[in-house]
Amino acid sequence: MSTIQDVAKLAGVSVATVSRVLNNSNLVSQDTKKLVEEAIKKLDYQPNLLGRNLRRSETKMILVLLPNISNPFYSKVVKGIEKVAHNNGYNVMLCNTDSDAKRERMYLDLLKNHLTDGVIFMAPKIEKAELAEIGKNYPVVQCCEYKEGTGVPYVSIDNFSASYMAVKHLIDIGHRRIAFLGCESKFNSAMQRKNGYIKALEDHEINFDDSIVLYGDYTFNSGFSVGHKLMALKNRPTALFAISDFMAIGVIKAIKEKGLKIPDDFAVMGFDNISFTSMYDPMVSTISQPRYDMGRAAMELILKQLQGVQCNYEELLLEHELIIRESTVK
Amino acid sequence: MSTIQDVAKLAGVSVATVSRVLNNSNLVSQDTKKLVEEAIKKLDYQPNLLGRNLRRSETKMILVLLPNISNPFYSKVVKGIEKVAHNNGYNVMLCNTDSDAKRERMYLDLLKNHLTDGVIFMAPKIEKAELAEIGKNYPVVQCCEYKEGTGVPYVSIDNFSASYMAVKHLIDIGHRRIAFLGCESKFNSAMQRKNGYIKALEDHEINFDDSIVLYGDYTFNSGFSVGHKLMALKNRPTALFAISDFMAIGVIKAIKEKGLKIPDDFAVMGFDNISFTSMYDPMVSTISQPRYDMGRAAMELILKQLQGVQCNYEELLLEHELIIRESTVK
DNA sequence: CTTATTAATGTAATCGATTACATTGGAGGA
DNA sequence: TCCTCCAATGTAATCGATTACATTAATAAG
Repeated sequence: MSTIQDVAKLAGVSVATVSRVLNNSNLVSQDTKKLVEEAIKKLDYQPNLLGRNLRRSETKMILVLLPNISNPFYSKVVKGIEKVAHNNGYNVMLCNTDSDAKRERMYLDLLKNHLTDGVIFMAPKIEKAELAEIGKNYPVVQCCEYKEGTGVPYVSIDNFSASYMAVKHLIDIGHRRIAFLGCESKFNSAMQRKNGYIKALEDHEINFDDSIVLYGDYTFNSGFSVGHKLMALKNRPTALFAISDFMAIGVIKAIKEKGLKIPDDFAVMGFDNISFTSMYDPMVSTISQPRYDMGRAAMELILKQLQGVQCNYEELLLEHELIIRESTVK
Repeated sequence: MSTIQDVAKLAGVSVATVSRVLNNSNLVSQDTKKLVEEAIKKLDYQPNLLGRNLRRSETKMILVLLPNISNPFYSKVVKGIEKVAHNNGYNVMLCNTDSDAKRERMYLDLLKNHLTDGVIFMAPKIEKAELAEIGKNYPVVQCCEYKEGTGVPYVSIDNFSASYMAVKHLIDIGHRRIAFLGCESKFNSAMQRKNGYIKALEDHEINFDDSIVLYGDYTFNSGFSVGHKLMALKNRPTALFAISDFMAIGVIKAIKEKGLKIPDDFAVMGFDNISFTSMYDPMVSTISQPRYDMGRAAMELILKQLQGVQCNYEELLLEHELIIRESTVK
């Protein structure tokens, strides 16, 4: 493994000159530049970035914390982040937090130890105060899920109106008794989606009925068991809006097992538009988030912070979209 | 941001002593140790690992190259890798290669630039010679998909016998005309799974029929279109074995659209046991790979190489399992 | 009481780059 | 011809840790 010293020696110049060539300084004559480049090629020299990083006190590396890489929702967001990162000479380090604050803290040490230049949280679990503190000292952005009032900017969608749009769709196609499947999590999105549901009912003069407001944990299994509970009710709803596609699919599976036809006997709306929704039978109506663009926007916000530009807003909401498929209309 | 110098000054000792405390050297008296620890706490000091890494010429970071984080197959493998890595003081950097050799090379620069200590390939796309070359110079392991004869060890399953087992299951439940849905990729696994299919037919005196050997690209869509082609055949098979669950699900969807009942009219086997297989309707029979253990084994192989132990075998095959669900039997 | 040994600590080199500052030599102006 | 200026290059400090080697002081051995 050769170093900048070896290159300098072989080219017959000083290390400063080699460094200048490496960094495209215009303070090197064409002749010496050629000389150095030949030496680099001959030695198959690759700079040791540990040296550079130490000197420059930066790593060109961004940490992305996601609850779980197995969640297909995040893959496109990550693609967007990577796109912008690579265009700007940054690399991305993806890490599974398992939605565990302890693991988040473990990874945040990479920031404090100077091994990454910034962090993008996909769904922060650490306390608000902690997040605010980190945001004060390092470039940080939240993307998708977020905590408000921390001073750490976030990229997301308007979950309230997305949810409203979903429920209104169910109303528009004739449903009046619509169940809601949410999550009792601390995530803002869960609360906002519930509020959107309530408002849509209200605006269409449908009474809110607590007995058909149910909760799961975002997974297929929780949706599946809620689906069975639903079928056991005496005054059965005719439709359901779930705040995650996995739960919606779980409900659908349970309902089909009971012999009901979807969407004729029962309509289901999901949320997120994961790829599985268009593979399922029936294909699932849902809300699509502009995931790729959200990733890009988040990375751009990090870049701004790295350039020392302080972001003067905390919230950046992108446009969502209603996707109508077989689970709500024929 | 305080440095080791600041801590030394505050504690009234030299930087060497602080460093010794940081590294649990037993050459420090209890009293000074306490002094230093107090200074560290007071300053909220976190060592700058760029300095340490440069000096030690290691990063305690492992690069994991996967085709795409959205492929649910890999998530458990990654969990296994992370488990072993964390237990040994390593961090894991996940990177999307999009199955593109160029992107792989880009990430491999992180190795050459000393920013990671080793690499685990989930499905290498670079040339055999390139892989061999890298394996000569750095700790490298292949996991899941692999290239043979490169000197780079790999962790996988016996794809031939797994495939044999899958096809034998279809034969055992009475099928004699069994289609195969493979991939014309360079991956060994695709070829081996085809060979397992052929051997299973042979051993049970079923003629191999080229007209029901079809190809896709591992995706749902390719399975879906093959499913439709299949239904158009005059001498229709009664079962199909697909070498990926996504393709199997695509086939099932197409077949259901044609009004056939699964498994009564047609049986389908997949491969990988991704979580969707047990959410689908019908639930899909498949082959399960010990993904978590494969990840653990791969990381353990890397650790061995990092400790300078040369691995004297190239191949490590773990046990697979046949999972029988609704898509083959009632 | 002197010397050898060792535990505890300090000094300074080191990892491999970048970069402030110093130096050199040649072009151009007076 | 001499001086100024600047392009091109070199020297050495620097980033923040680790660690080989030096030093000190205390203890044990003779």
